[in-house]
Amino acid sequence: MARPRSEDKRNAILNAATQVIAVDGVSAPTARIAKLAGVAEGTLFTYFNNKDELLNELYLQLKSELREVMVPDALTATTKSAKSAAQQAWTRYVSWGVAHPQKRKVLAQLGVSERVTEQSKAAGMVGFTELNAFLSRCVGSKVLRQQPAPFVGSLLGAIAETTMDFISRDPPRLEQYSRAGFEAFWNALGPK
Amino acid sequence: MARPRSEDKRNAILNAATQVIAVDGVSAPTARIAKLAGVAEGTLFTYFNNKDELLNELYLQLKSELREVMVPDALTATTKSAKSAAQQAWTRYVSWGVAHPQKRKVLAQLGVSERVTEQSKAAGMVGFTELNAFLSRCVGSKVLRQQPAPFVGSLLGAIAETTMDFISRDPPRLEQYSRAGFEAFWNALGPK
Amino acid sequence: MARPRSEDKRNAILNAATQVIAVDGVSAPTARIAKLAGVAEGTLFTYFNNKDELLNELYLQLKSELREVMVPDALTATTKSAKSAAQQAWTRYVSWGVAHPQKRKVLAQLGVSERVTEQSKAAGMVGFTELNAFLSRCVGSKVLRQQPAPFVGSLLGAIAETTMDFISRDPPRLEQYSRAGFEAFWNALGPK
Amino acid sequence: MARPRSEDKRNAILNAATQVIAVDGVSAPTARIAKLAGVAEGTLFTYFNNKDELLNELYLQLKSELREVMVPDALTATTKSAKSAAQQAWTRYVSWGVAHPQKRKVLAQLGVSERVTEQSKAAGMVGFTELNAFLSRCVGSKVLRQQPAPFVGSLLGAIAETTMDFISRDPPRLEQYSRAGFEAFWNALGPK
DNA sequence: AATGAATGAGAATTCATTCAT
DNA sequence: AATGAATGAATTCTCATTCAT
Repeated sequence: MARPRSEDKRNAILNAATQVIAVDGVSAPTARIAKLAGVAEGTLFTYFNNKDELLNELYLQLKSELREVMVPDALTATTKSAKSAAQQAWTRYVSWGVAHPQKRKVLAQLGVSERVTEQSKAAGMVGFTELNAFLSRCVGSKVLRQQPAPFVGSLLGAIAETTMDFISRDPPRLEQYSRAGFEAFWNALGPK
Repeated sequence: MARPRSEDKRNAILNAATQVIAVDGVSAPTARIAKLAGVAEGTLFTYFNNKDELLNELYLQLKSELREVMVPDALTATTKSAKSAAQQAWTRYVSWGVAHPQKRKVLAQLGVSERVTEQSKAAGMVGFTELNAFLSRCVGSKVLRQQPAPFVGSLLGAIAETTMDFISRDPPRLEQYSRAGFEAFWNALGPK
Repeated sequence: MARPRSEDKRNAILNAATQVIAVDGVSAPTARIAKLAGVAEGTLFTYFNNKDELLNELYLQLKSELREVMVPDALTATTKSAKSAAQQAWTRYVSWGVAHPQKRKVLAQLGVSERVTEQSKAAGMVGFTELNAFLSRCVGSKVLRQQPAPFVGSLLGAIAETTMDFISRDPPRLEQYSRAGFEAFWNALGPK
Repeated sequence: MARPRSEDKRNAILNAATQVIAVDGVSAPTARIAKLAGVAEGTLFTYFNNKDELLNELYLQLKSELREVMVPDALTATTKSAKSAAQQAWTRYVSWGVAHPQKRKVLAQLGVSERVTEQSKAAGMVGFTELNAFLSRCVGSKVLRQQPAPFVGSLLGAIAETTMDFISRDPPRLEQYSRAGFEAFWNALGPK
């Protein structure tokens, strides 16, 4: 009940949750999560009031991690061309997704789960506003420039996820798929 | 001689499952499904040996329904240009998705659920082979023609889903999003 | 509900019950029994009003079969000595038990089951009255002649069952155990 | 640090199981057992992983209790004659059985139950090895000395159980039956 | 009479959460 | 604060029995 202190323990729980949920889904028991995190069953509830809160915080944390991966200082640097800046974000996304398949899977599960609130989903998108705006600026297309900025961002996300699905089934072709996926995205924006 | 097993009842259960799972997720109780289907709790288990089997069959049924929606005789008609044939499949997909948001949601949930077997997922894709092959043929792009046919199909699926997400949040712009989404997909295939 | 006619079917059910209960215990489902008997689930209930009735009738039938095995016309024949007459009954019992381990096992289970009524148990003993009386007459012992006839009969049963337990674990020594068991029983009656 | 698992509670469950199973058989619901034990339904499963485990442990516990009753220091005392030592074990057995009819009944039910594993049954016999060996040494009989030690022990058990069955139906004759039963057993071993 | 689908009252677990230690 | 035993509501599935065919 009282506010806990150990940030380490909190992270251990979040990490354990990722591992366990990746395997057993959102219905994975909190007891299993606690055990893997190396804390007692009850301790989990001093860090998160209940399972739903844990789920929502995990969602937010993963979203935020992904954003940090994708949006470093790269975009601020105006030196780069729009395309190469976009490509850098893409590459970082794909690398992260390939390196952390469990986080990716859990994000997918939480993203469609009824236990993650609309509020959390909205909050999860906030961090991407800047990125979306940047991507939107890249669009010279007649077609896409009229759509809201988040649409372009979501498109990138969707295409990247598809790309990673194929990579995960055929890891040696990582490079090939990654390049093809990005070109598809870039083309999708339309001709200048 | 005894009462024959009723296809209607089976469908009622499958439909009820869709409704209930759309709201409560995969963990929706079988009792609720049975009740909505208008059968006794136990009856559900004469049609499906257990909940997992129900889930897998539901997944397969929805996949198959979607395929039937997308691949009518349209593709056989050679009169049409590749683009307009693809557009027809797209439009049918989006119309179906918009008309059946619950089915769409359930498909998304089952697609990432650990309770739907790899086997079911593989079986679910089989029906799309023909469609994927067609789409693949549409590709004149230097970039995408080297990728496997399913990649193109998955791309269409991913972009369409993203499109429908935006439509569902802003229904009046259905036309606008649908058109933009298709153009994005078509452009993604690359220049001729 | 109506009285059935096929005695064959009734026996098939009783036999199937024996097989199934020997393996799965008294809690074996009626559906399994019906299936093995080659009749429909519901048909079982036209031959027996409910499972308890089936269980009680099975108990009675097995008891009666055992009695018929043990008490042929042998005992009437006065030509034989008491010991050899008793031995004959013993041998028949053991042979039957060894030949029908499932029946023996089921009898043991039903004998301690709360679902077989006291009434059935009492009825099951009736058939053995004659045999018990005979055995009692064999007793010249100071010790045992004062006990009720059923005590002697039960003693024989208990020793025979023990004997068969050992035979079933070591079949080649059938003869050895059977002889030793009978001698033990005969000695148990006491010196003349 | 947390509440330690309570041996008392475990025993309460075991005792409750005995009471309930004596009346309703092995299929007695765990909910009833828990209630009688004064614990929540779920608590039963923190002490026993599942019902079968409870059943097996109960079997083992009762067997072990019986052994402790029968094999005190009596057998070590060489002062006594073989017969009076055997008689002491017999008397202790019968007294225990008469004093604890429920335990006796449950032991009988578990002994023939398919839910008690062969392993448990074997483990249950181990404790009687010493007693069996002793009884075997008592045998001067031509007949029984050639049989394995457990045979003699089982014989004692079978005769004692039969004896107790008669006592339970006619308690006033406890002494009479007990004496007769023991003489029968002693005689069964054969003449010296 | 025979069939087997339909029923719904259990039965054994499971599990988020609480609370004694 | 941390622990893990205790709780009991909820869940899946079973099964004797009924009943439409």
